[in-house]
Amino acid sequence: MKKQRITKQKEIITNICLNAEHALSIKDIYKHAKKQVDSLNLATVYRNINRLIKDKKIVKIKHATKGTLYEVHGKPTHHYFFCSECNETFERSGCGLSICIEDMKNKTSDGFVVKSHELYLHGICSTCAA
Amino acid sequence: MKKQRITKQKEIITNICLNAEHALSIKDIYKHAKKQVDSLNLATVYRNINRLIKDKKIVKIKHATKGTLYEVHGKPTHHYFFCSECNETFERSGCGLSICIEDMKNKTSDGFVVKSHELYLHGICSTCAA
DNA sequence: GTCGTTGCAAAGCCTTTGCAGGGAA
DNA sequence: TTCCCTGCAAAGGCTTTGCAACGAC
Repeated sequence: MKKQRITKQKEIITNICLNAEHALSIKDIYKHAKKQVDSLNLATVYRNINRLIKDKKIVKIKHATKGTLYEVHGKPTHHYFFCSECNETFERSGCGLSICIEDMKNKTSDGFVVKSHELYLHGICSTCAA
Repeated sequence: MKKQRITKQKEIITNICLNAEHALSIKDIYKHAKKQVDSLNLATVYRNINRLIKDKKIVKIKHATKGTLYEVHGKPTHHYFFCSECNETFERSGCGLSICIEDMKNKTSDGFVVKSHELYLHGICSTCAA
């Protein structure tokens, strides 16, 4: 295990990722971070992001139209809502689905072991529906 | 609306996609199709795939580690199971989750309209668990 | 001083696009 | 004959990598 050094770039990128309210794209992270360290390079963002993923601080998620997004690891539930109108991504809080998943675990006596889950919902958000 | 012409390439690619038992990658499709038309070009596969998507015959799905996959559109449920041991993808049949989603629709009186959903399960498949 | 990190440029994938020739209707 | 479709090559977007310089410790 290599010993990590603390650099300004790493600090900033880590903070942005860990304090984000929702999943971010590489460009989001790059833009925000560049405001604080103008010399910042995209490759550095990728390297730090990949280290955070390896360290299990964040996870990578992909969506057919939104591309690759990153968000903090270990959230209680992973429910994403994609609005087809405004093309925005929302994170929904738990809604009892975990119970269903638990239920599923018991039901599937076929030997499949469910460790975690992600639920992707597609539809129209409250703003666009109004 | 342009009138479409039937070509050998299009026929083969369409058949592979619509008769696939599980989601396929571009390379899967390309390999299988090339066996039947050796002159086949990757760009042609992409073009036909994109037409099938536009025609709502298939859908594009993405996964953080498995990349982009394509599968027939309109399956009753979309439940994917990713085994962390063998790295294989399985499609699970419905398991009552749709009921939960229905439930969720009613519960979320916040105006979000759920049109469809995909559920990604992560764990260990029966073979690897044995 | 050591050696992990960064910026830069180049390279590697995956996917799309322009173009000219080929083939379905 | 018409013009959609294909193969080919080039380009575009995203991500990774090699390398020399920089900087944390």
